[in-house]
Amino acid sequence: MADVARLAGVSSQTVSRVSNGFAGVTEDTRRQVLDAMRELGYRPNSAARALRRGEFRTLGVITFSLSTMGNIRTLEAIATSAAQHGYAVTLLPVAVPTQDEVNGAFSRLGELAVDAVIVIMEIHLLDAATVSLPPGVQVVVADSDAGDRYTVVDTDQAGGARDAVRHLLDLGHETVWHLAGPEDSFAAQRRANAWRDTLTRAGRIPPPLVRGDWSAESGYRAGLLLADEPDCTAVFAANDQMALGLLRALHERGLRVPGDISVVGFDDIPESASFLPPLTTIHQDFAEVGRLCVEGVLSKMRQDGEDEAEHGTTLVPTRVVVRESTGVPGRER
Amino acid sequence: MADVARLAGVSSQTVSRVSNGFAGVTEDTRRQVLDAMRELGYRPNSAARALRRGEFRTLGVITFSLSTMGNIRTLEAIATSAAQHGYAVTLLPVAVPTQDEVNGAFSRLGELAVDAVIVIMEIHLLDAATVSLPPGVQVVVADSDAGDRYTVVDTDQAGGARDAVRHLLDLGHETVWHLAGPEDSFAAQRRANAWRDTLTRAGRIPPPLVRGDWSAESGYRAGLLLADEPDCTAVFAANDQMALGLLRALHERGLRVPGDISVVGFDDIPESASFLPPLTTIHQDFAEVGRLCVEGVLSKMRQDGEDEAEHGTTLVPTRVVVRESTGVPGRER
DNA sequence: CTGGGCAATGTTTACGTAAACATCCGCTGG
DNA sequence: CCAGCGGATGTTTACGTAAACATTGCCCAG
Repeated sequence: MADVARLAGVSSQTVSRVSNGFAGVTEDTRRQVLDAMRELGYRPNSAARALRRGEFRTLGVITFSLSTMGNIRTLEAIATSAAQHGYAVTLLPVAVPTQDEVNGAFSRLGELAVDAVIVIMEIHLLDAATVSLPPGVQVVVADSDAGDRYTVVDTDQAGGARDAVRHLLDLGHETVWHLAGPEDSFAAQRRANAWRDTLTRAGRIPPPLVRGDWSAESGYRAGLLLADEPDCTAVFAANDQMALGLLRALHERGLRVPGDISVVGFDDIPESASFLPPLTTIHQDFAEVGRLCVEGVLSKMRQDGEDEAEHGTTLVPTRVVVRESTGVPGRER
Repeated sequence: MADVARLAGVSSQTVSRVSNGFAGVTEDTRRQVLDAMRELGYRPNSAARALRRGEFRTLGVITFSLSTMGNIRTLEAIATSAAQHGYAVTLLPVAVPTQDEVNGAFSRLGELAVDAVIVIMEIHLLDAATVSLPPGVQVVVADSDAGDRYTVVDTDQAGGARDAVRHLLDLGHETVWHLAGPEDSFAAQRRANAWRDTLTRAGRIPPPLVRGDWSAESGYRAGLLLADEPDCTAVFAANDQMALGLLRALHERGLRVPGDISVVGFDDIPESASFLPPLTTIHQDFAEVGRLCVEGVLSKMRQDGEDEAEHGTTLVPTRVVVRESTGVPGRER
C-alpha cells in the first residue's frame, strides 16, 4: 500500500480511501491511484483488513457429508447469495455425523476467520454438542426444527407431505402408505407426522409405516414388502431416492406404476423426471432456503446487540410436481 | 491475549507459545495459561495470526454450480483432506459458466484470504480467463487436461472408457455405441476418443456417435434414437444420468436390458445400483481426486520458489462395477 | 480584502499476533 | 567457588490496514 501511495504521489490513507470506494476523492487522484495499483499489482491484504475492521466478511457453513442433494443445493445457494453480499463462505466439513466430530467442528470454528455460522444439520446432533461459539457469532440453522433455541430456515416439510397425501387422496385412493426416512431424522419425522395427520383428518386409517434410510436400496427392500400388500394402491416415499428403489421393486414384482400403485416422492431431484415412470414428487426450493439463511444471518449480525434472542422458524413452501407415477387407483386384488 | 497473560501471570509471548504448541514451556506454566484461556474464553484472532504469519491456512476452491455429483464429491474430499492438514476451505462459486463469471471469480480471489487455489473446472473456461493470480498463489486443476500449463489431477477418463468398451466386447458384442457428453466438455471428449480408439484397435467399426448433454432427459432422447437401430446391442453412456434416461427410452420401446441391449454408464452415482436394471458402470474415485488436489497444492506451496513450473497430470484409476445392465448379445433383428 | 467554512488530503495510531532478540536463573564442570 | 551454558520467560517490534484526528488550500460571503 505504501508503494502504491508513493507511486501515485499520495498518502497511504488516500489509497485506502480509493480501495474502499470512499467518497471525497478527486477523480484525478482516484485515477492515479488506480493506475498505480494496477502497475504494482496491488491487492489489499485481507488479513490486515480483517484485523483492522474486526470482521472477516466470511460466513462459515457447518455440514456433514455433502451426501444429500438437498444440503448441496442449499450450500450452493448460500455461497452464491453470500457472494452477492460481499461475503465469502468457508466450509467446515464434518466427516462422520458423530457427536465428537460435531464438537470438533465447533471448536475449530473458534479459531476460524468467520463472522457468523450457518449450520446445515439435524438439530439433535447440535443439541448435545458443546456449542461454545465465540461471542458475537450468530447462527442460523437449516434442515432442522428448533425455532425456540436457534433461528431456523427450513423447507415446509409438513406442508409438502400434506400435499403429497392430498394429491393421492384426491385421485381417489382409499389411503396412502408411507415409506419414511430414518427415525433419527427430524425431516423424516415431520414428513411422517404430517402424513399421518393428513390421513387422520381426512377420516382415513393410516397403514403401518414402512421405514427406510433415504437410500434407493432401502426403498427397494421396502418395495418388495409393499408389493405383497394387496391393499396398497398409493405410496408416499419420503424422498426420491427411496422412490426410485421402490419403483424397481414394484416393477420386478410385475406391478404397474401408476396402474397398480401410485408413487409420490419428495425433493424433486433432477433425475426424478427420468425415472420409470417419471416421478410425481414434492419440489423443494433449496435455493430459497440457502438465500434465506444468508439473509437471516446477515440481518442478525446487523442487529447484533439489540434484543438477541429473536429466534423463530422460516418455512419455505414446497410445490407438487405431477408427473406420470400417480393416477387413479386400479389395482386388482 | 494480554488479558490471558495477565491472569496467568506471564507475558503475552508465553501465551502465544502455548497457543501454538511450542516446546520450551514448563508444564506448570502451560497449565496455568490454558486455565486462563479457558476462564476468559480466549480464542486466538485468526486475522492477526494471518497478518503476522503471512499465511491464511486456507485453500480457495473455484467451481461452478455444484450441479454434478463428481464436483461435489471432489469438493467434499478436498474439504476433508484440507481440514486434516489444518487448512480451511473457502468456496468461490461461479454461478454461470461464462467467461465473465470465471474472470470475476478470479479477480475476487485476489482480495480473498487464500494461500492457494484449486480449480474444479473444464480447462477451456480457464484458458481465456484473465488469470491474474496474486503471486505466490499456487493452482491445481481438477476435471481437465492441461498438464503442460497447470498441475492437474483427474480421473483416468480414457482408461475408464476403454474398460467400459472392453467389458462389452468381452461379452461378445460386435461393436459398442457411444452416448457422449456435450462437445465442449473435455471429459466427454476424452471418453469419446478412448471409446473410438478402443474399438478401432480391436478391429471394430465405431458406429456413429450419439451426443447428449449429461442430463437424463438427453439420454432419453438418445435412447429413442438408438432403439430404432437394429444393429445396436451395446451402449456405453458417458455418465449414469444419461444411462438412466436411456434405460427409460429402451423400456418404453419394449427393448429388454440387457436381453436386447447392454448398457454401461460412467460415474457410479449411488442411485445407479437401483436403476432398472441396476447399472453396470465405471466407478470414479472422487475422494482420491480431492485428496490428491490438496496434497498437490500443499506440496507446491512448500517448494514454492524453487523450480516453479513442474506441471503434470496425475490420473486416478477407475474401476468397472458390473451389475445387471450388461450381458451377452441376444437382440433379435 | 479577509475570515470562515468545507472539501480534499495527510498524519498518527491501534488492531492481535509471533518472530527476533534480550534477560534471567539455576546448574554443572573445572 | 565461580564462570559459563542453556532452558525458560520477557521485551520490542513489525505485519498492512483504516479510523480518528490534523492540516491544507480554495471559494465565497461580508
